[in-house]
Amino acid sequence: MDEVNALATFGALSNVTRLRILKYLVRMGCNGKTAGEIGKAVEATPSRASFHLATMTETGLLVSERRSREIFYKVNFNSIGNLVHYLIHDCCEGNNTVQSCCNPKDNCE
Amino acid sequence: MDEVNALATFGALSNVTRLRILKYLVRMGCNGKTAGEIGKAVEATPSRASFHLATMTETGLLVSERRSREIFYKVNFNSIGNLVHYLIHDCCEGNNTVQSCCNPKDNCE
DNA sequence: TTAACATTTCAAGTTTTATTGAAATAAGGG
DNA sequence: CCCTTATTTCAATAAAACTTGAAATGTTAA
Repeated sequence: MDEVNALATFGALSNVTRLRILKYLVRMGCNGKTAGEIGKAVEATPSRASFHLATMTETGLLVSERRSREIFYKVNFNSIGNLVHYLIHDCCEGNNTVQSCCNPKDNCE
Repeated sequence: MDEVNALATFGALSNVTRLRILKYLVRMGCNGKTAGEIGKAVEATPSRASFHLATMTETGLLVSERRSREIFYKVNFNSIGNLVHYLIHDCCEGNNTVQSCCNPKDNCE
């Protein structure tokens, strides 16, 4: 993941509707859910859901697939993994880990 | 970390100036750097640097300390750890890990 | 106590992002 | 075909975030 994609992905996660879409789709599993179902679940109008789903798909956070009249969206877990990796390695130079709660090695507190 | 703080922290990381401030401060180590030095490093005017530093401090990403006339900022690694934890556990329900590149357990690809 | 330095605050303007509702596109079934 | 359903696109508006430069605040030293 490069800086441009990281910025876009952080931006995608910084909106409450989009964060809830992510959580909903994580729960809904690997078949994904239709744009309509997602919109209802997060209480967004169709055009608003579509707008946010497009944003998330552009960044790579979601993938979409048309099945007949409906478009199914699901989480791209690799994208989240890449973001976590970017944060820990590219931003923090490995100065942290999930387990150690990100304390720098030299422990300068 | 709760949803409100997560959203604010993702927002803080979604701006290129702030992301570069984070990277710079990670490199600069545990004593931190002054607002002025940070501003120069990321090519931001004093007021602009101050604005972004305030945003990052509010979310908990940075901590600040005045030493005489200068204010030193440094990274709060716990905040980054908490964000990573939120993303993996609260958003993704442990369906991913950094190592496995965030593939769901049931492997539905 | 005046001057200099470091930083923040504020108001104004600009840019970006989000919302809304209507119209357009896409697909399937009678 | 026409009609219904599903979704997106678009234009207009609203809201939020960012930038700028000037003024204010806090701190130190002469």
